[in-house]
Amino acid sequence: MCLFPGCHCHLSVTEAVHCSAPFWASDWLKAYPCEREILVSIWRKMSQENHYRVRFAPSPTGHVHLGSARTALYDYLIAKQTQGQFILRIEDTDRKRLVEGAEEELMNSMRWLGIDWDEGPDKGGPYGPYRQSERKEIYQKFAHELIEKDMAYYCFCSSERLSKVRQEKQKDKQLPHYDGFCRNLNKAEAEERVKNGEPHVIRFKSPKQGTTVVHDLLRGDIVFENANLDDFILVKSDGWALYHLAAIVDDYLMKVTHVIRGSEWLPTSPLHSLIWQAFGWKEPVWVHLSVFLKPSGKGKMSKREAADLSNDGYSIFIKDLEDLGYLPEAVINWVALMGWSYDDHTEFFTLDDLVEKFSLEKLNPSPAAINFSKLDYFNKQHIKVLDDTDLGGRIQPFFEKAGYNVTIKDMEAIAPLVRDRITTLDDSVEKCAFLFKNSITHAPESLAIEGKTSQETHRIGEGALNVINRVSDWTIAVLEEKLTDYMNQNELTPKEFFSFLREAISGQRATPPLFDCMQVLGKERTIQRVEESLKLI
RNA sequence: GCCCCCAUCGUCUAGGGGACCAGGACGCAGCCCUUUCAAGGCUAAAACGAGAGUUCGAAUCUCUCUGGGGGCACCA
Repeated sequence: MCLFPGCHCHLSVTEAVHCSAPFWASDWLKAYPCEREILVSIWRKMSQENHYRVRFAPSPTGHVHLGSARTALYDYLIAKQTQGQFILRIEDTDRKRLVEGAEEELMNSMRWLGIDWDEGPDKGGPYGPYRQSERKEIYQKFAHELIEKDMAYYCFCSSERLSKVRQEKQKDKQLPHYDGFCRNLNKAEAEERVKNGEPHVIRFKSPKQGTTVVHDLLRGDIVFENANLDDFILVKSDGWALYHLAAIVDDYLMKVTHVIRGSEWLPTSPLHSLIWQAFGWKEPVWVHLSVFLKPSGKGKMSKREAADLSNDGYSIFIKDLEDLGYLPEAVINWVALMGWSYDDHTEFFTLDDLVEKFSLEKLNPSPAAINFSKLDYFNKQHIKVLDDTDLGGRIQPFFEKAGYNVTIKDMEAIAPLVRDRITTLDDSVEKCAFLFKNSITHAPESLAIEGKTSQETHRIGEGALNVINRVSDWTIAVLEEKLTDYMNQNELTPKEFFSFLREAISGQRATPPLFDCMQVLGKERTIQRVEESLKLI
């Protein structure tokens, strides 16, 4: 039944909201609740005609970093929003660069972020296999089709000759491109040489005149002079297809409608466009995302700088962010807003919010510097909205990793104490470990009350111990009441007295609120710690 | 060197000819609150890269320059 006052239509809200309504639709819904049935039927129709099929196609050569995570996120969002499919495809045609375990870590990082795929190497799907290493013959077949059409050719040049050509061209300040030595070889002759087992590659026959126009969703038409295009290699001498061929054949066969990728692909996009055209296929929508710059805004993150980052407790790798105590919700929120915005003030988004509100049109094409202090901020924001059980469950592994034997009950008890005080989950250990230690130590001079002699301090401590001993109802409110009374009787300020007690029970200057800590610590251990402290005075 | 992309506070951004002496957020500084640490509230400082043009009017459109970035492999 409708939730809008005065509206008598019969659609449920979830039905309306989950019908892949575009981001503006929810506003319409608010404005015209009675028109909902009509609106919903329009959205249904639109989304049925417009299921986006998108793919995330990483090569398993290392950790998943922020840039890939963002691409995958946008892919996921647009697929969910249009009730389309998000495809995970592994681009592992370069057998030399494979990294053991990278594919598994990649999937784990994606799952941790909550970005799940509909089709992929582990799940299968109607257009598999989804690992390029299992599709070698497919690329061969399509490469030969291009040779048939005279849009590609065999090239027998050795890499030695190639690098010589390149050097000479560079010396003459020319484009360091292939000189076309094999471009016009007699086809029958070339076939013969291939049959005889002569090493060869297959090159694309790029046009030499005219221009190629690539339409990018964010940048409009981009014009390239064909004279600047190289005869790119499509198939290597080992028979494996290169990205340029493999990705395009796969995108076509997998019916990909939108290609979202980094702007480092912009320079080769005319080549890709030409290959689509050579086959006579209709190109997908091209969306080239801006690159991420290092925090200073000066250039892309280098390997060296990525390593240096970890000294500051940051990282551009998803796996590290998890270990550092960041929430996937925060990483998603943060990364989504690097290059995309919803309006001029909304910044807090859950994954579901993003599915509803994301739109490719609002993407920003300019490069963005990575800002880790904003990640810290988002992490705090997302920690704030976690309930005790959730937060407790998330901090438990960090206590265990630090060697504390804690239960989920312990963690739920301290969840409210750390919620507003931690930036990353592992901060909770530093803040609250004293509650779980068997014994604590004090710096000798720290157990003092300013302006009091040690005899006086000891007397005040004894008195406090008596008060604590007499507390039968061990709650925050009672502790506060009794101890505040005692403080007033002794004409002490809160600062003087509570700092002393804080030090006595924790061995620290700064802790979560005193009475909360005592409450979690329990009566017995509180008394024990105060007694031990008194011995030191 | 050549090709391509980009250009609003330190950073992420809103803005798409008049509503802009430019709005929000992070960070920074100050104040309030306060038993510590936080959290929260309030306030401040902080930007349209430069020059031409179009226009009654330009952050917004055009051009040039400058700056920044990306790419030029039998990597992806």
